[in-house]
Amino acid sequence: MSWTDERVETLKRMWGEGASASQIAKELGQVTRNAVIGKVHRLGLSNRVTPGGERAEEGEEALPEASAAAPSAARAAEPEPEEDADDEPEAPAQAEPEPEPEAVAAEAEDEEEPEEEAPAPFRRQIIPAGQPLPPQPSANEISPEAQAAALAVEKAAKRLSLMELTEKTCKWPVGDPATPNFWFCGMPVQSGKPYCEAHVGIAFQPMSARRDRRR
DNA sequence: CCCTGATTCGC
DNA sequence: GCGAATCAGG
Repeated sequence: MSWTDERVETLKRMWGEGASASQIAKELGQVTRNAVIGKVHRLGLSNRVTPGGERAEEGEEALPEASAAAPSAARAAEPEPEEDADDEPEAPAQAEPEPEPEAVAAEAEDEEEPEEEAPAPFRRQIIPAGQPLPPQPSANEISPEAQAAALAVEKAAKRLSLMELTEKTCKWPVGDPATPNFWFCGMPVQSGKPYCEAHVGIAFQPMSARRDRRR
């Protein structure tokens, strides 16, 4: 297989949409993720936008000590004539609205985007992007027994980060995602379930139990 | 061990 | 130009 215009176009589009190299490779077929990454670099469309608006590469040492041979040299020019020591303006403008980091089927199509958020003037709540969290039942839907069990487990939880989750670790989130004090349970899962025994007890309840508890 | 992108270098 | 191998990291 070769990089036909069409395949390159697909590559550019998906990369721009935030798809990973392996996802693109799977979509294209007949190529590995390495091939995709290599092509991405050759096309010079590395350095994807980062949420913080920061440069993707920010080294501590910025010496004129570049690589010997002329590399791809696809680094974006820096339009920074001067720097302000202590200036804290708004976040750098972002051209793109940052597409959803989703990787659903290619044919998926959002039909209607609801309205934008309310015009709360000075409220600037940070909503962490990411996958939808597991259900967080309101207190009145949790049985006292299950709640107590979960509380006990959370005190002994492994407190894993997102990247540390596996098929064998409980994925129950604890705390506020917008806070450093956020972690996942991480206890051994009940086989086949995404959660440990205690959290399965909260996540999966008989409909009748929920109905009876609801006001 | 799963995954990610980055880089190198023989082809 | 291409991409496997390798590297570096979450």
